[in-house]
Amino acid sequence: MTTTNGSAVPRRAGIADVARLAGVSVGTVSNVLNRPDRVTEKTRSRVQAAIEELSFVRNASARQLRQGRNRTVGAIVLDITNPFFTEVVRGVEDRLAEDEYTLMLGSSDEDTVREERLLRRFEEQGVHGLLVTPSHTGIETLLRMRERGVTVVLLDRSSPVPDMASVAVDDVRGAVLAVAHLLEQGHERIAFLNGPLTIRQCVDRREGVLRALADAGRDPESLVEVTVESLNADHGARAMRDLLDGDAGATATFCVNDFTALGALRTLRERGLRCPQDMALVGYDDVSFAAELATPLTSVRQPTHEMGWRAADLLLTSAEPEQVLYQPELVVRASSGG
Amino acid sequence: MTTTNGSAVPRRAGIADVARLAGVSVGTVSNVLNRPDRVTEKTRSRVQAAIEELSFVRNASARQLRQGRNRTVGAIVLDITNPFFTEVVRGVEDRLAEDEYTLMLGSSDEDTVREERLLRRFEEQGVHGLLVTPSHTGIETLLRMRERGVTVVLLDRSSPVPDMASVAVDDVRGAVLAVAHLLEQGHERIAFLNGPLTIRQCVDRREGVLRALADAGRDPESLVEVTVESLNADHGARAMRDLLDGDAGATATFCVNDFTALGALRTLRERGLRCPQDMALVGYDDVSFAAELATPLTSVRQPTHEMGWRAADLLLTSAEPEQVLYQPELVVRASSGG
DNA sequence: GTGAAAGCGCTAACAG
DNA sequence: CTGTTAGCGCTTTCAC
Repeated sequence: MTTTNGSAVPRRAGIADVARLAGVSVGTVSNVLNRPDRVTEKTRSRVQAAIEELSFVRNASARQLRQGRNRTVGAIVLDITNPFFTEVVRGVEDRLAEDEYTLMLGSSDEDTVREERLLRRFEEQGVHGLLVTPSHTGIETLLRMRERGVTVVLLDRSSPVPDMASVAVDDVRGAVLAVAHLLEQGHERIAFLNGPLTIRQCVDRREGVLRALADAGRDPESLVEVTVESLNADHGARAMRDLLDGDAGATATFCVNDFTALGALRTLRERGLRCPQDMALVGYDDVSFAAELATPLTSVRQPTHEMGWRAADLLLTSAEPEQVLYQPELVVRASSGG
Repeated sequence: MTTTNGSAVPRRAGIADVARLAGVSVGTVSNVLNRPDRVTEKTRSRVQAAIEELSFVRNASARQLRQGRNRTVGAIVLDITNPFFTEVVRGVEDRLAEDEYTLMLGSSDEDTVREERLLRRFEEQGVHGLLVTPSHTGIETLLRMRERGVTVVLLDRSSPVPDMASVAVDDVRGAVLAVAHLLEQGHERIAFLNGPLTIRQCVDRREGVLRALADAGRDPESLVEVTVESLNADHGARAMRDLLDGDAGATATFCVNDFTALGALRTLRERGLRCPQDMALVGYDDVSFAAELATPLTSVRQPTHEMGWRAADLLLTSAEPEQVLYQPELVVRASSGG
């Protein structure tokens, strides 16, 4: 049975329905939608009326299939719950909105499986491009995706290869600022609550810590390193407990991020220790509430919103893969005795 | 010129290429992809090899176009930068991941234009469903979308009509808890830093405030209301300044959310006033850092992650539109003198 | 300025 | 178990 026309089921209206109602061809409707200038004012308004009438909504799948491209961008961050990423994502969103692009979002949780699944799914969706904070995924997967036509911009991670775009912030420098500051305050023995070295930031910040020590002529052995599994407050609290129990004699602690520092602060309070007198603290990220904590937290600020905005901008406009490296800034507050 | 086969341009591999390389038909490849059990082990592995070889990635547009449906869910929140929504979104994401759905995200910024644009775009994308925190958009737009086959679940807003699903938390009750608590602490004159009454939460919380007052037999006129334009720390700080300058004699302030309270706290500190002695404070949302502030903040906790999870779950599994209403919980800390 | 028709890449009957 | 084939809804030449 050929569906010549017939009284159709109450299905979603298509371009053909609009054409029929407006008494024009589908081609004309398509023109109204995509190149309104090529259509007479009169025809256009008639078509528009039909569109309203049927509350027609374009089918992006069909459109994309035909056009090949897509107005969607995928972003994969480590954890959307982390304010750092939240602000970056907001920057991304704001830039995408300017060009009417849609954001698809996923948190990888630093989990390779989850990350690769997201990558695959986004690619299937035919995203125009991808903004990724790779956790463990080698760059290879991303390079391969690029070969298949997906623009990739690394987020919060500088590219190891010259032909891939990236927007990052100099983490080594950030850590140098933090530790140099603590050394200037006269601290002799510094602890570093760091995350797993599978995370680039952790590696870089560690390098910065060591560099600051070296620059000041200190013995790298004087550094007390404690590893947290995950960069959140609970693990930070636990790490600070371990540190104190270890009795390593540190008088200042540099935390790999503010959440870790938040946890550390909690432990100090629980143990009745004062910050900065008994233990100075420096965090990283300068999250919104850093200034409002029980002890306002010294932290390293990064231009989060700007980073996201820029990354999306590179994705949408840049022909040549560009590598942007922002410089962090130390914000001194009470927790470091400044 | 018919493209019989020919040495194609280095274009992305399609199902046909895979079929050719594996020496089977496209139907078989499709079967391997979608119903592997209907294919011989041998054929399957041959096809799999071809897929690897060509690094074939399914084209979701084509797939969706054919299937009609889509494994994508759109979510529109007021502002992804707000931890409340961040956590809700994370819950959504976690539930979606279980069923291999992808999340499309947008912040409406309480801006009707932005919100409607997002709605339209998501619908065009053919999302399976939509999770929306409507700001000003009337329910009508959403009802119309539902008629066109998009499942809609209201997020953080209970449905005004019985046949639309929603996941919300009892905001009236939350405000009652907060204010009743302050009254119990002996405060006679209470201030309420509220946002614009165009936001549902603000309306509901205001109702709760008035109810608590009434329940305690207080004169509703004793309430000092200050309006903040936007629910962030800066506006909160300004509002507290106005409040203090107004000299209304309030000894306790209920803030419509924690960020507003954060700002209020900042102002108190700037003016050398102590919290809770000079001004008690209660916030709303119980964001992660509420407990770690200079003065740990009493706040109303909502099951954010759970709400997001549940909303996504309703979207994916529920036949009947269900309306879930969670109960908030007051978490008493130092800022209210508890 | 408008219409007719050929696919985009895939899935799902159905035939073999 | 595998192959053939007809569209999904839209855009886009190419005629008119």
